[in-house]
Amino acid sequence: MELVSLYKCLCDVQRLRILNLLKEGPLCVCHIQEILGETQVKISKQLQYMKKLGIVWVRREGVWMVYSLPVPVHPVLLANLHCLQARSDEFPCFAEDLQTRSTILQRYTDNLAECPQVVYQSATGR
Amino acid sequence: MELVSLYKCLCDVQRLRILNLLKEGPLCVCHIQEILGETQVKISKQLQYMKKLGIVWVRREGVWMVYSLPVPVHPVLLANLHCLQARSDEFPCFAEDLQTRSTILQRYTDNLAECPQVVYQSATGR
DNA sequence: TCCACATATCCTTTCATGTGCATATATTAT
DNA sequence: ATAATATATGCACATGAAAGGATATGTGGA
Repeated sequence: MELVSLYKCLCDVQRLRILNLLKEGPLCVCHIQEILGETQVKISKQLQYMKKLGIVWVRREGVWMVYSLPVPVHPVLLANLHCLQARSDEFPCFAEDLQTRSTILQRYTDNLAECPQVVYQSATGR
Repeated sequence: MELVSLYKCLCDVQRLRILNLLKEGPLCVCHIQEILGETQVKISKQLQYMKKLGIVWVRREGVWMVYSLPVPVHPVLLANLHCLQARSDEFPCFAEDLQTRSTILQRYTDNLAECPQVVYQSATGR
């Protein structure tokens, strides 16, 4: 992956928030959408943008498209994602997003009936 | 400094090359221009761009404008500048620029008469 | 004061990027 | 086959950044 392309990707707060989420594990589009409180189109386009660059991977699980960081993560990307957490004063949303993510995942853990949890399990082993 | 602004700054190879140079020490505009082989306008604009964001500092020495990295360097910027050197396979110009920089500084060391070396000495102590 | 040099800024054009709406595709259940 | 859900894409528009040429500003020397 070209370095400048990676930096261009990091220029958008929405994309940063998505990457910050994926750093914790795979997520399907609708959950990213819910956490960020954005429209489906916007999220989908950002994901396509990153997919084309190889910055995220995608895998289908039924109707869900599950996005994740590639293995291994590009070292420069990883380094910058670490920086994000360290600078939570500038972007409180990064920590809040992770909080919301936990809540959502917990919701599915509690209600297996309508749960796509297998999606995340099979993806991460968590 | 805002993080996204920093990433926008890093999106341009010319700016990356300039930052890579400044990482080694202050430089005046004409030398940056010579090393990168670019027009004066282009270099000057890139420098103004970064100056406005606080990514570089500037100090006048006679007719020369000497640019440098701020003290202390923004941690995220510093981390990424380290990455640049590590990825010299993608951008050979980064190492070449440093080579050219050394040559130019040596040229002034050998010919003190027309030498603005005091500029660099007073700026860094090197 | 006038000139030469180094550097910065103005203005215009061009090009890339983000956004919204409508719509298309793919999968599952009925 | 059809409907419903999740997701992706095409098109049009607005916005912002990059580039080039010309010109302005500031400094030191004659």
